Amino acid sequence: MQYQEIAKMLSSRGIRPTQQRLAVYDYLLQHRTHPSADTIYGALIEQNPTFSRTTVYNSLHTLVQAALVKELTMDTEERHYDADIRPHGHFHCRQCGEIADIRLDGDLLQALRPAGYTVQEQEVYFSGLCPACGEATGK
Amino acid sequence: MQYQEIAKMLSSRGIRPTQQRLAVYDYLLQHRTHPSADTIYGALIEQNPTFSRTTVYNSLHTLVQAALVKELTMDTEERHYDADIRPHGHFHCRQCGEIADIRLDGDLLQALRPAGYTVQEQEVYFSGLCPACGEATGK
DNA sequence: GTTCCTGCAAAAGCTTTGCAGAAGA
DNA sequence: TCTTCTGCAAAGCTTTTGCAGGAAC
Repeated sequence: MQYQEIAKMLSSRGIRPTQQRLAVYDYLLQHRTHPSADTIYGALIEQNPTFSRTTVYNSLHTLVQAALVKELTMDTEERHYDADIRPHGHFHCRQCGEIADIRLDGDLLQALRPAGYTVQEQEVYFSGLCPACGEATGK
Repeated sequence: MQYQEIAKMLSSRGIRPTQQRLAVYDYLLQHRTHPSADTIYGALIEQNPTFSRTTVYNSLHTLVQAALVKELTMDTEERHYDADIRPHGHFHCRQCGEIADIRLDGDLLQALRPAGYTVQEQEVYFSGLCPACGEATGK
């Protein structure tokens, strides 16, 4: 996606398309690795040495509130962010530490929902060994 | 459960059944409200004024490692703990803040698991409005 | 020209660490 | 007696807050 398009997308949601917000959102769109705020900061400070951590947090909050980005809470140490807002699960590998996307059947997800509750968000997290690490460890 | 039984359960897992660990585990067994470390600390300091936060954290880590207690990560502010280690989901109400247990169909949970991955843990979180708050807000 | 945003410094809040004394086996 | 645990104080880390200068419209 071009910066121009991203800018329009932000504007249409009432968010001022500042350089910094564009940079944060663009980073998330291009890096589907569910980075933490600090990872994003580390990458952006290289492009722009005056970039601040506060701005990363500000931008992320704005994007999350606009429902353009999702906040993942599976890691107790720090929060991770995902520009893919479609319903899907995440797998955290305890060996290599990577967080992978897991495609989930929509009907199954629906079937899990508890009766009587008004569900606004739904998260499915797995942890264990990813295929690569599982083989390396002899499963 | 009697303190004696809890003590035996800890011993059988190689954990010294100290007064403090018994108190923390007993609190979790009796209060199925998924308390935070600080909530547990607040309750135990009343019984024993010398109880320390460090000890609550130490005990919780020990219990989690022994797989007697589960750590919930759905709240980004603080960690919550659950003495019910059977597979089940959790619902966080954005209105009243309570965390409720959600019974989940074991077959559905199994069906969600991604092929190729070695799943050691699985979490299902919901958030939104609980039945009581949903009605109060007119759904 | 206004309004909103950025970014520095400092604070806040939960959790961890180091270590001396105490408790458990 | 020897090992392990507790609890105080201090530090660590991520995230938040306050506010003056700056950018966007």
